[in-house]
Amino acid sequence: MSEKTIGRLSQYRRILKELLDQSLGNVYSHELARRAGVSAAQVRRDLMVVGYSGNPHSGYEIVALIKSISNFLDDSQVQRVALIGVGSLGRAILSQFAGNGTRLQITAAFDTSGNASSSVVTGCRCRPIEELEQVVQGEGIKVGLIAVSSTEAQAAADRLIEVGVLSIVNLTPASIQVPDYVHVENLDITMSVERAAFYARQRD
Amino acid sequence: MSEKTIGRLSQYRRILKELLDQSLGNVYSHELARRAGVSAAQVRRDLMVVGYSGNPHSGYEIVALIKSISNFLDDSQVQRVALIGVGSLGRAILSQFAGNGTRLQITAAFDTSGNASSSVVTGCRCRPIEELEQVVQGEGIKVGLIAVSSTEAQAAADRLIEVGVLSIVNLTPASIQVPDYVHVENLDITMSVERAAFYARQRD
DNA sequence: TAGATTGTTAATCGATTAACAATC
DNA sequence: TAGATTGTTAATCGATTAACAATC
Repeated sequence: MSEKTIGRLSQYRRILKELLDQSLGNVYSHELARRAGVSAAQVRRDLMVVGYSGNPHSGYEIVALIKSISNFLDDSQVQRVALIGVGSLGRAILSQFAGNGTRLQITAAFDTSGNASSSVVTGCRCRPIEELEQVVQGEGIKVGLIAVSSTEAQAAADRLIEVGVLSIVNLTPASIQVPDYVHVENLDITMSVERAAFYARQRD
Repeated sequence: MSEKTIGRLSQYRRILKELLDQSLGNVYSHELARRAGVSAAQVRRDLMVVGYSGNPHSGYEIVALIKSISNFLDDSQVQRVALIGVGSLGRAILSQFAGNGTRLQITAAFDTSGNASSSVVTGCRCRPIEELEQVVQGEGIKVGLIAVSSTEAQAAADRLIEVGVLSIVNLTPASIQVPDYVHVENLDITMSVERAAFYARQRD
């Protein structure tokens, strides 16, 4: 299963929810493709993996398709997520996830003792970093978001992996080294802006 | 020129600067590869495009290589960037770019009149959204960052493109439709976290 | 039915890696 | 020099798209 496919499924689901809000009942691959910015063949190919079939007459039934995608992507129960680093980026992420109604919940946020610790930020209790191991292990958290400074990224990853985290979103520009069994998503804002600037110059 | 190559060059430059801080004079492709998480062949292939040659004895001279990469990636003068949306994510980006010493500067930030407008956030003046056209056109800004809510993303993109922006970083989960000549970078944090959660579940 | 869309395979495309002669 | 690394091509790999019989 390709990483890109998983990402697109998440995107399709969001678009489908929008269509549902507009009181639409079904949708064709080309419409979904247009909105997601991919080809219709791609959409049909992606949707095959979630085990829901459309039909040539009416396309895909939106409600059933959302259910199938969610069934494929989501855990049957709430999945807890830990956030390391409650600076401005960490706060932004907390507020994005606060009550977003998915099965993903940031239940633990950590920062160095002096900082925002022992406070509550947009509904999430923020703890001193020293409690990381105990809380992550205690709650059985398997997903970690790293939003500390670049220099602290590797140390944060090491500590998370040590207590059982299997998947990490790295929001720093630093590349982190992890064992093969750990999944890493790199989300480097600075790099994206630099790349955007490069293309703006090229197209000028 | 592949988008991925541009991103990696930006990454190599950051790593090279780290190595320079450690008083190293030169570096081999495999060392750069290890730190960037790619193959040595990839590094050598990427470095060819910036027009700097290493040599079989001593590898790549760090100072000269940084200069070559910067010469390739950066504009000769300061490149101004506009930010739309000064919520928590917008503020996080502003603080990341405040005095980062590159040729990229966020010189204009916009938000709806009521919000943070007419204030100064981490060194950047924040203006009411109504002034967008005048300021972006006046300063000749070609790069825009969209950090508004999903529903407002398309409108923000349209307004930016209307006044000459050629490259956009879209930080919302919404996909935006743009003319062919405009470059878009999508940076969807929610999608990355969902994907990370999926893989955590798979590897458990 | 007629016609558009589906599921799915084959063809295409592009990016990554392996390999190696040239070279310091 | 000897040996490791470079620049660069060919081979591989994977992902995307084109195409089409099946189908509602």
